[in-house]
This record gives sequence, structure tokens and C-alpha cells, in this order.
Amino acid sequence: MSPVRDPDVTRQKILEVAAEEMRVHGYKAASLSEILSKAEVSKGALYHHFANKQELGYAVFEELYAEECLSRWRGALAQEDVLDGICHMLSDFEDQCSDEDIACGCPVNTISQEMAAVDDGFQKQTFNMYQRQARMIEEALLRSSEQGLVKSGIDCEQTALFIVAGFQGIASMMKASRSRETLHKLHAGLADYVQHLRA
Amino acid sequence: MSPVRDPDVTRQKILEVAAEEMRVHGYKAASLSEILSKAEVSKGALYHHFANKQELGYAVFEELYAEECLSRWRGALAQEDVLDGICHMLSDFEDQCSDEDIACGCPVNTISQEMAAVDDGFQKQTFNMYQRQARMIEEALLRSSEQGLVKSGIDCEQTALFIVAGFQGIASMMKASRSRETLHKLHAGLADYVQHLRA
DNA sequence: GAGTATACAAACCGCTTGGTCGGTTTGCAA
DNA sequence: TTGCAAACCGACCAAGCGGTTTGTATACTC
Repeated sequence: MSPVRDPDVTRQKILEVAAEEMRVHGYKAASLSEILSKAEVSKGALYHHFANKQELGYAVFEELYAEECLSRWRGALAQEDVLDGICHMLSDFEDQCSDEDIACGCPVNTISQEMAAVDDGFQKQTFNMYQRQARMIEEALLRSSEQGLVKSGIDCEQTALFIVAGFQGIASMMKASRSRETLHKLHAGLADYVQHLRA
Repeated sequence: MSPVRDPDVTRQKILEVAAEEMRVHGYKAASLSEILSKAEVSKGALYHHFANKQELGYAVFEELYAEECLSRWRGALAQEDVLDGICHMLSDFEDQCSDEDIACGCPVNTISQEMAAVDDGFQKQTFNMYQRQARMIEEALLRSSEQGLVKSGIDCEQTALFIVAGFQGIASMMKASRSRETLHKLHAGLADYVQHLRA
């Protein structure tokens, strides 16, 4: 049977509760006391697994937020028709997300806007995340370009970067609007853009 | 000569210093003590002009952030060629903004991401701001459509919304990257999109 | 010039925050 | 069975926060 103490489980529990709190309240406003009580874990346990709040934040970002985000892109870009893959990802997200998800927005975008200017660690993490996304998309576009799927004239790096920006912008407006209708129109706008890349 | 006490000047001073602090640190992390000491104003003065921090925040958003943002759009959309107007606005911004501006990002986007989920007032203010921008762009597109400047098939509302999202997304990535080069590529991407709307 | 509302000054307050630290319990190895 | 390190507990702390209150100086009105 499982032991009374399992450090991995404890750490994961803290991580997940912290992620949820930070998704809703942001990094700074996420209270350690609140996290501890919701995770049913003592302060001693937390500070045993993480040096301080900052490192907890970094871990949440890297192990949960970034991972979720990248896996979504991996799925979309693995489709044989990359453009359709992206569009399907958009409508899938729209179908799956709850009202709370809409209100909370994209955690990467939220943390980035809150912290990038005042914490170099978060700035590097978020920038790195965006670069990885852009790189993935760029490679997919280059592949598609060779296959004759997308127009030949386009600058794949620039386009990939703009697609990432489009996503983040949609996340921003989704959060600000709290409106599924707005989200739908925005997705339609991005889908149009993506499809116009087709050869 | 000017009186020793001028309530309007005092209020404006508080507003401007608060705006600067919130631009850098966000709303919650902007400290009233810090604002007061930088503005060389007492706590009594602040609480004479504003009921609480929240109302100060709302005033900063409405009277400074929103105004600056909207005036930029007004200028761009007043051009006879709206598409060029937007593109010029992009390159003007790029030329004028300092490294600090890049690092701080767009204050509307920053505040929106920080507060929209936890404060209905900020949520409404930011959404309203985005809607006004979108409306302005939509009307400009409709005008241009009648003039035969832009393609006839486009959905002006959806396109306008996506342009606003594109802007916010660029602001997000600009802040996260702290890189002028990235900003330039993003602007180029958006400019391409805007120009492809041309008839 | 008196009276009064406005405009400020600054000491003060309760509360929450992230973080510390001495002590205790658990699990495993020898 | 013993020994010890890892895991955890929770009382405690200083600092900073937004906000209140009491008092005073200025400016305008009559």
C-alpha cells in the first residue's frame, strides 16, 4: 500500500493547487497560505520542496503551464494538413473550455504580462515558451511549403511569430471580454488568416 | 501667480505618477507609499482626491491609458488610406518607443491580464476599451470598403476584432521578449495581414 | 475680517504576506 | 533494533500593505 508520506505526491499536489491559484489570481496575488490550506499541506512541507515562492512559480510555469501549451501545439502541427490542424485546435479549444477558463485566460499570457517586466526569470521562461511555439510553427510551415500546401512567397519565421501573437492576443481579449461570442469571432478571424496562407 | 494649493494640479500629479508605477509594476504591486513619495504628496491628499486604490486605478486607466490608446487609433484611422494609416502607426510606434516601453508592454493589456478575472470594474473598462477600438476600425473598414479600397468579401466586424487582437498579441510578445527585433518582425507580420485586405 | 468648506499633513492601525526555525515524525538501511 | 536523513509541522516574525483619523493650514464667500 501507499506510504503515509510520499514526497512526490506531496510536491505534485502543491504544484497543482498553486497552478490553479495562480491561474485565477496571478502570481503575486496567489497566497501561499491559501495554497497550503487548499492542498492540505503545511508550510514546512512547501518550503521543504521549494526554496521560495519564486521557485514554486517557476516550477508551476515550466512543469504545468508550458507543458499543456506545447502539447496542444504538438497535436495541431502533427496533422498532415497543418493549416487545418491549427483551425481544428481552435475549435476544439472553444468547445472544451469552460466559462471559468474564458475568464481566467491563458496562464502563460497572464503570468507573462504580470511578471515579465519585473522578474528576469519569468521573462526568460515566457519568451522561451513563445520562441519554442514559433519555432514549431515555422518548421511546420516550411514542411508544408515544400509540400506545396502553403503559398511559396511567405516568410515562415515572420508568419509563425505572428500566429503566436495572434493566439496571445485572442487570449487577452477572451479574458477581457468574458464572452464566448467574442472568442468565436476572434477564432474565425485567425482561422481566416491561417487559411489564406494556403497555396 | 499660481496658488500654493491647486487641487487639479495635485490630482493630476498623483494620477501621472500612479500611471507610471502601474505601468511598471502592475496594479496590485504598485505601492501607494511609493506613489506618494514619488509624487511628493501626502496620504491625506491622495485619499482626498480618490476614495481608494481601486478608484485611483480606474481613473488612471480611463483618463490616461485609454486616452493615449484611443488617440493613437484616431490618428491612424483618420488617414485617407486606412490600411497605410495603420501600418504607419506601427512603424511610428516602433521608432518612438524606448527600451523601457518595450519592457513594460501595453498598460491596457497588462492591467487587463492582471485584473480582468478578479475585478469586474477593470474587466468592464478593458473590454469597453477593446470594443471601442474594434468599432472604430470596423467603421473605417466599412468606409474603405465602400470606397473600393479594401476587398469586398471581408467581414469587417470580425476583421476589426482580429486586428485589435493582433495588436494585443504583439504587445504581449513584445513585453515577454524585450526584443526590438522581435517587435519588428511582429509588426511586419501584422502589416502584411493588413495590406492583404487591400482590394 | 469672520466664517467655513476645501485641501492637505502625518501619525496610526489592523491585517496579510512571504519566510524562518526548532522540533517531531516517518521510512529505510545497516 | 538502532541510527539517521528526509519529510513534515506549525508557531512565530518583521515588513509592507491599504486605509482611517485627527488635526491644521489654505482659499474662497459673504
